[in-house]
Amino acid sequence: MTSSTSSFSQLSLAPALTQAVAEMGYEAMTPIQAQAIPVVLTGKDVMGAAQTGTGKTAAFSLPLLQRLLRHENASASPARHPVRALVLLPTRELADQVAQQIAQYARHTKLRSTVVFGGMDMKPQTAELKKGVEVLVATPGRLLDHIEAKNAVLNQVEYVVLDEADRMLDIGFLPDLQRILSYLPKQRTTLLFSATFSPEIKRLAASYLQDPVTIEVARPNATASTVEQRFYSAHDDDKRRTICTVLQERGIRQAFIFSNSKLGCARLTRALERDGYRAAALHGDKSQDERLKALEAFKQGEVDLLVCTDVAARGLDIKDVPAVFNYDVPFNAEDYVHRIGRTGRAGASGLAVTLVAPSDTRLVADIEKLIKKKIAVETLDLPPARSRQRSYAHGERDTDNGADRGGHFAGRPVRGARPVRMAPPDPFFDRPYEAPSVNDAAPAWESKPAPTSTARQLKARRKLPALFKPAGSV
DNA sequence: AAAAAAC
Repeated sequence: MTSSTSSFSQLSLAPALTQAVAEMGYEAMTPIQAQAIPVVLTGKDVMGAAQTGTGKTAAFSLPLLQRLLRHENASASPARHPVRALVLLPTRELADQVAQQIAQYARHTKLRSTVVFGGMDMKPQTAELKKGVEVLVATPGRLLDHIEAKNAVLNQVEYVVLDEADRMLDIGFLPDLQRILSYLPKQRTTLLFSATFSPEIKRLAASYLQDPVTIEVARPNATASTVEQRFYSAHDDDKRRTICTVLQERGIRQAFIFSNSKLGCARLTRALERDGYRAAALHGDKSQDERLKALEAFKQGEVDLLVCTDVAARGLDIKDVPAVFNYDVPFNAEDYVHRIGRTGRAGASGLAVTLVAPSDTRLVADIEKLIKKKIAVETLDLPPARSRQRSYAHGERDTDNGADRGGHFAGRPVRGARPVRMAPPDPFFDRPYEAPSVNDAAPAWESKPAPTSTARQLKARRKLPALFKPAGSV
């Protein structure tokens, strides 16, 4: 029951690794590390459940590097560097982050590592791959591109890590994963990490893991006890003001704000910027460059509010975020746990505020059921809306069209109400009058239809049951 | 209801 080792120095890791760990300031192991490292060192398959922020990356990468160091690849010619370990993740940011960590752990060794993910030029990635790497971190789509272009040869892979496996299945990566795994030698070690052990995950494990050791630390879906969770009722029109009020009352500077949609994310960011906040958006319609910049600016403290979709819900390791806001109640209760896991990390105290619209009651019930905790929906007293229209208004405003609150009535004059502002002089005067938008309608360049691939996703999902084969039936 | 990922 008690683990025999509790600090990294007690592990018999190679000096190069011990040194890197020490330089990074790590001493005590987290529970997942204490449990997983000895098992991974034996070379067994592992099925691990651990929350993000538990030190999962070190838990698999340190013993993995250790094994790569100790066991030379006999079949490889010394001049070449075949990929010996492959780590797959669901999002680009996660892949980047994990790759950086691995590079840190490996920096005193001769082992080389690199990362490939979409949204970036193929060429530099190809060049890195051609130079040869022992450890390759990737998102599935781009890895397949590289495999097909013969940039990556995976027939010497000894270890594969499927991280955030449940998320990868959610995204519909199963067919991609199956294709990638088909390129790997059968004789290998497979490590699978997942927030939950859903039936789908168990089936994936049954297909691709051999006699795995199951490791489960901290109850999955448990929320950190250091996080103060609050639910405030808020109509869409009041949501932004509620957030600003909480920020002010609590004296909070930095926070994550989660929105359920990319468009909502873009709009909210613009509105907050106009309110004078330093905000940045992080979602899938942003270029990869913008995504990385937004994250970095937030880390550096150049941006206070990071407005994001669930692309950022999982695993991003950002220290000391004092608060998380759910501008929208997440569709999946599980995502709630991941989102608020951005705060209250490593024993720090955190605040998680969820804005609940009247139509969200069912989603709230789902969350309460998952976290096994009742949370009262409170009403927050908001300061009166300040009228940003006043300077434009001619005469008293006798109607409330929600404009002040940036609501969805904004810019849409209430029938029978006097327009708030005269239409600007317009040579095309017969064009229908559009009230000035105090709403955050994204400019045309930002509201271009999302290049979704829902159709492909659905197709992939439809194929899903057929693609699942019981273990052993090739 | 939407989001995540390859061009």
